[in-house]
Amino acid sequence: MTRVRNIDPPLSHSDLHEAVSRRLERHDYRYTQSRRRLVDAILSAGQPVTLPDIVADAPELVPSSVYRNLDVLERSGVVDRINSSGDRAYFEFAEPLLAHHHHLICIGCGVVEDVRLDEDVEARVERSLTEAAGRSGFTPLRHSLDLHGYCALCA
Amino acid sequence: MTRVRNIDPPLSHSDLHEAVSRRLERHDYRYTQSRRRLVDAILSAGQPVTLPDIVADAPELVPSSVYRNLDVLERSGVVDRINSSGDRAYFEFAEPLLAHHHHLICIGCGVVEDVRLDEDVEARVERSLTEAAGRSGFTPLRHSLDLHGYCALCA
DNA sequence: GATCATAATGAGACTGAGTCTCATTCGCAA
DNA sequence: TTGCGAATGAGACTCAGTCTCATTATGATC
Repeated sequence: MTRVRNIDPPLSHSDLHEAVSRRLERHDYRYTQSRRRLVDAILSAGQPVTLPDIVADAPELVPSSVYRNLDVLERSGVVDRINSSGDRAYFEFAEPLLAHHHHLICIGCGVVEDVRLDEDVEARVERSLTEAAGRSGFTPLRHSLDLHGYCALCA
Repeated sequence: MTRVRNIDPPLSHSDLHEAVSRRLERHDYRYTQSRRRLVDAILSAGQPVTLPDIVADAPELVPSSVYRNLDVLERSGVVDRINSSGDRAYFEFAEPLLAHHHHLICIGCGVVEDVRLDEDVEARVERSLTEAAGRSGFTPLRHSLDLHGYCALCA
C-alpha cells in the first residue's frame, strides 16, 4: 500500500492523535490501542482506504473490530465513509482533520482519489446547496462533490 | 409509493420510451416487455428508487431480472446508479432523460431526493472539476454533487 | 405465418461486504 | 486491586446483489 498522498493532513502525527482522542472523548468513547492502530493505518495510506487496505497494512487488526471501530470513528466525526461505485466503502479522515476536498471516483475499478477545488467555487456551491436544501426541509451537514469517470489505469 | 415528483422529466411518456428504445438499440439490447415495465416503474416513482421500491410497484417483475436490467439500462445510459449512505443502491433516469440535478442524501435513513442548482454554479463547478481531473490523468464523465444531512423525517 | 438463432427471463443457488452475538479481556475510577 | 462497563476476537449470520442454467420470448429471414 504505497500510494501517493494527495491531500496532506493539516495536523502533525501527534496532533492528529490528540484531535482524534478529543473527539472520541467528547462522544464517550475510549481511544484504545486498536483504535490508535486503525487511525495509523488510515493515516499511512494517505488516500481513502477500504477494509482490505487497512487489514493489509495492519494484519493484527480483526475485520469485525475494524468495522465496529470505523463506525465509532465515523460517529465521532473522525472518519468519513465514501460510497464509491464499487461494492466496498472507502474511509478517510473527516474534515477538518483533513483539508476540505472532493473525490475522483473511477467507474472502472471503484478507486477513490482526493482532489481540491478553488475556494471561490466552494463558496458558491455551499451557498447554492444550502438554499436548495432549505426548500426541502433538509438539514445539511456536509456536501460531497464527486467526479465520476475513468482513472489513468482504467481509461 | 406515492412520492412527490421533484424533477420533471423533460420528455413525455411516449417520448421517454422512444428515447430509451433508441439508447438500448445503440447498445444492441432489446427493449422487451419487462424492460418497458421497469422503465415505467422508475418513471412512476418520480424519485430515485431502490429495488424494493420497484418490486413493490411492479410485483410481476423478478428481482434477479430487475438487477440484470438495471445493469443493462445503466450501460445504455438510460439509468444512473446512486450509492447512498444506506446499503442499497438507488436508481433514476440518467441525464439528459432527466434534467441535470443533484441529490439530498439522508444520513439517517439513506433516502435520496433530487434537487436543482443555479446554471451559474453548475458551470463553475464543471470547469473547476474538469481542470482538477486533468491534473490527475482522470477522464471525467459526469459529476455528482450530493448534500449529506438529515431529511425532514429524520431531523 | 413458420422457422431459427440468439437474447432475455425466472427461479433459485451462491457470494461477500458488513453486522451481530457472546464469551473473554481491557481500561479506568475509586 | 478490585470491580464494572466498554472493547475485543472469533465466528456465525444477514441480505443486497450476482451467477447459473433450463426455459421462453424476440426479431430476422424466408
